[in-house]
Amino acid sequence: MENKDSLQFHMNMGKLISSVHNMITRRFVQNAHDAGLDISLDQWMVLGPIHYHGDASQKLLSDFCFKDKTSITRIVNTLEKKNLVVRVPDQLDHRVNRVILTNAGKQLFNDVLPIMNKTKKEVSRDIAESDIEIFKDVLTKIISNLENE
Amino acid sequence: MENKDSLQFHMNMGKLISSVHNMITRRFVQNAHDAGLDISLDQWMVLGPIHYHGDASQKLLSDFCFKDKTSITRIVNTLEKKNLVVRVPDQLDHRVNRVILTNAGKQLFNDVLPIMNKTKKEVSRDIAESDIEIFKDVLTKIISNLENE
DNA sequence: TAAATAAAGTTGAACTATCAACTAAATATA
DNA sequence: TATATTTAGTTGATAGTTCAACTTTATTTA
Repeated sequence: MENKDSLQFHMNMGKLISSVHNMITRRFVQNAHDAGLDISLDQWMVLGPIHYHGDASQKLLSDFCFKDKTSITRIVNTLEKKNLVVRVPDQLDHRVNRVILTNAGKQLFNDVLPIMNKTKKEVSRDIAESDIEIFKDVLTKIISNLENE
Repeated sequence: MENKDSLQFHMNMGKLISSVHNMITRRFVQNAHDAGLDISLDQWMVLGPIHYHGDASQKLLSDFCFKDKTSITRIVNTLEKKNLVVRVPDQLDHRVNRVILTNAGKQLFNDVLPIMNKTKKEVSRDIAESDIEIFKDVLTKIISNLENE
């Protein structure tokens, strides 16, 4: 392969983000697996807002995770199959499912938290805190650039 | 949905990157589609190094794109089905496929370049050039943090 | 109120990602 | 040289993404 400079030179932003996304996903799942936990990054992303809000409609999960509603349907299917969440039909709006954590789901959430932190440490090793802040600001700005329409 | 501050506060880095990755992918495909071009971001990522090197083994594509060799196999399958590339067995090392662009592939590559630039502009709108540089440096650093082992 | 529209969620199809198991060819080692 | 190991690539299985088409229930609007 090319040397690093030439590599970076030819890496546009989309490719960089895509590569980093893949690598973080892989590392997170690997770390979880090494700790005896079976969870994907996408499942974790969905579990978060449910834990935070107590329950969550699939619409809220879709907005919060910036994922298509179809993706949410399938991820919730998987989580339900693993007995980590259940769908409860909303009493007021019969179109809505409220997704809530089972006890196993709550347990897993707490077990995975330290794995997330470990992964975060590995990812941001030797990167200045101030650069991380700028990095997150840029990501947030990109989201707002692409969000509407 | 929550207000933006609360949203950002609760977004960890993995979720941010995953969201941005999804949104850029979506926008790129949408821009290409609006221009009458049928290509995914992953196909584009693979086309790049082939164009740059003239030809490329799947191993090189895998290293260059930080994608699993299985992913490369399937993306090249799709590209071949669309008559954008062909696999040519290497004469010296019979394990290797050399992937080369067809004329249609070269044509598409040139057609998509301006779409890539348009998307890049939309993504980085109103973000300081200096912050973009730091952003790309951090991405590159993360890659090297996760690359080995 | 009746009809039109919008919103929440599901399903099917095509594509991508990852893992594990596999084939075939090249290189290392005994 | 014969055997073992490594490397390049494929296949099958499971999960996630996106699009389009669909169902069901709410909300608008005429």
